[in-house]
Amino acid sequence: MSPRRVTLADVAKAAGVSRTTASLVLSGRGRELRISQDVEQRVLRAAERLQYRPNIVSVGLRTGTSRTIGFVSDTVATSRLAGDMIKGALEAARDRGFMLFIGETEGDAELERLLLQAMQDRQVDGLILASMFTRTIKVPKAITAVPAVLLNALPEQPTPLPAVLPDEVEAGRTAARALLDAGHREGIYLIGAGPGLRDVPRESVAAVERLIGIREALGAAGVEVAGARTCPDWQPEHGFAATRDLLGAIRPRALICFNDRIAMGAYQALDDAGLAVPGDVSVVSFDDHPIASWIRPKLTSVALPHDELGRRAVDVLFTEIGRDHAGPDRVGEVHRVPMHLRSRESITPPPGVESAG
Amino acid sequence: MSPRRVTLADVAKAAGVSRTTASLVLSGRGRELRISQDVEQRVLRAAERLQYRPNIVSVGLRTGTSRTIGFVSDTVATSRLAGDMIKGALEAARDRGFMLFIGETEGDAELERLLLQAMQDRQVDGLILASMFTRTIKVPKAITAVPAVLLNALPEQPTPLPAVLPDEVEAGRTAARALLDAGHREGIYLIGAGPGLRDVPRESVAAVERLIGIREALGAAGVEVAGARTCPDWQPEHGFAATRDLLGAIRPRALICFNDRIAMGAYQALDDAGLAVPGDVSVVSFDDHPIASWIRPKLTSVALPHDELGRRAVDVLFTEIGRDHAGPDRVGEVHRVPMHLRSRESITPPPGVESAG
DNA sequence: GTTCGTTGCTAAATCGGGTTAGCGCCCGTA
DNA sequence: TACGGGCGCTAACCCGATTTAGCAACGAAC
Repeated sequence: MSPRRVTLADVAKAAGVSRTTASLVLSGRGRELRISQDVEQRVLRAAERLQYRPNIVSVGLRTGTSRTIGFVSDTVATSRLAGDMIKGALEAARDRGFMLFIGETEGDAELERLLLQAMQDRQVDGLILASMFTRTIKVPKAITAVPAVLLNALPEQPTPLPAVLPDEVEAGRTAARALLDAGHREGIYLIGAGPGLRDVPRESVAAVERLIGIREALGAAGVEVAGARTCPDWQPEHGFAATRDLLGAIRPRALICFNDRIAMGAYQALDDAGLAVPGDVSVVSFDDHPIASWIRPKLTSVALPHDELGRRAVDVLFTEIGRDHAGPDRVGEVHRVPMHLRSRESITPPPGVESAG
Repeated sequence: MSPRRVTLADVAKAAGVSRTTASLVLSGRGRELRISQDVEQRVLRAAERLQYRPNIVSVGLRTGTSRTIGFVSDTVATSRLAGDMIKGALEAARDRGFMLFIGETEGDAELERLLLQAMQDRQVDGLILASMFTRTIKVPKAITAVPAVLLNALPEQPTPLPAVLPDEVEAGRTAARALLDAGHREGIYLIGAGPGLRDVPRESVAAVERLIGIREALGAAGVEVAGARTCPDWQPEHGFAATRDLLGAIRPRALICFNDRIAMGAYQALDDAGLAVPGDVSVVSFDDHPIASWIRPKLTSVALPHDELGRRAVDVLFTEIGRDHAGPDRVGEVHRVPMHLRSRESITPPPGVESAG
């Protein structure tokens, strides 16, 4: 297909100078090293004419860098979150002239080891270890020579690696306040986790933290959680089952669903029970999954800042790369990215309460 | 963080031999070149002890390869399709010891040019140009020295590049047959495109091809499309509007929705009109988006083979890489990946017809 | 006329592997 | 003792760019 790549030697030859001179001119150091105008022009023109582009691999060999970072996640595809996180990371990396290697471990530790090695063999300048749902992970020992950042994950053991996560506690407060602001004081039920801090899906950091935030904000207003139903997995069918079960016993005024898929199931159960959203029951949720604006009435949700998480991970990674040598005793900082309320149509004041603040 | 990478020279030194000898042993050519057992063992043990791993960058410099392919798409995040396509590509690449660079152009030609250059500067062995919805694209001139494959896209002008796409025409036939097999003969309406081949969203290959397949399969059974409503964009709200409009005029027996998001809107409009799915109206759709199994009744849909598309693109790319030199006049083959019906709960025989097929 | 300084450029080493060509030693044979 | 040949290993070069050290030519100063 191609007549070989143009190299620095080609440019030098075409300009009638040595490789050294060509290199100096092209790296902009020609002036300070007193290369004559004439030679400078000849080199620049030759490079232009031949469409010369430096071979990054070669530079990488010398400098040990590759202008590349590795993004390793447990799953790329599972949720839309993944794509948006990658998108944010991609943009932040691009701004710095870096490319992204993508790798997927599927939760397999051996695969993860191989992948991390393959990336380090390719001289990546840094690694992002991402999880697709917020949880605690074992930091693999295979990371040896390279700065790294945890994304959407906390280390099981203390490590010097920084972590970037959504601010789930504040998100919990935000969801609770959305109901409080509308005037709700009673009949607030949780679907997905709670009411106790132990009533959460295994490994889920998000569940615990959201719950803490919810209870804190309600408590500060002197409001009690009226009750809760847990879901083994945060899927629509479990949200449906949990809500149907709840409606068999009582009639809530408001639901805080732990994510949008659960909320979708809750909508279905409320519909079956002849209850209208938000007329009879207000609903607030988390994640701001696309379906939040597809279901009717459109769902008010506290958005996961997907892009921003990816972007921040790259930013933090770069400060990490800039840092000389991490003291071995350093404990990684935890960076929290705010989650914002997307107000839509699923919350109204309870009957008999005028629209509040 | 690290005490420098272990190089071949370190291993050679530790084993008390030359770099050449160490290289021969480690590349398995020691036997044929009569390296003694003793030396072989010394080298292998030193490599093991020092945890030696060859630096791929260095090899790449010599051979001009990088065991890396570039995956450039217009959008990574928009749909779940993206993630799954990448996942399939990732797996196929991993099987061959290759890594994937990911890049996103956001439809910006200049960004695309820069990205392709950045990837070629990093010596990628091949490129995948992906589109997130099936359409025709301009093949950028920036691809010069590297084998490439189009994924989910057709070239506007004939090119030597092969393309990998879902078999949308057959998918159209499959959707139509699903209704025919249930006994439907009348009152079949289309939502999203049609009835004419020009009544499609701009640039959408999928729309045209699905329509062709639908009309062909219905026609073969002597059945006419009863009518259609187009949607400017295939989103739930447009599906809702189009269906509501249709229901204002007539009462359909079956709907073929052009994708699942449209079908979701159609469900809402049918519900508003007091029509039950599938009791009053059967619905079949395309894509098999996650929501297809979240909405009630669960939606029968012809699945886009996301993973398989990504995998096939990598496979085709490798045969392309293996090919010596593409004749300049060669026209790229088009590979079609089958789309399969996911039968769920949204189709029943029309009133008065016993279960057929 | 020697020494020093400046100017303008280049040879050679470097990064980490792979590869080609060939060196030194030992053994057998004449 | 001299020569030929196989054995076991290594020196040296290559890939493409950067960088260090230094060379040649010329002018000025003593």
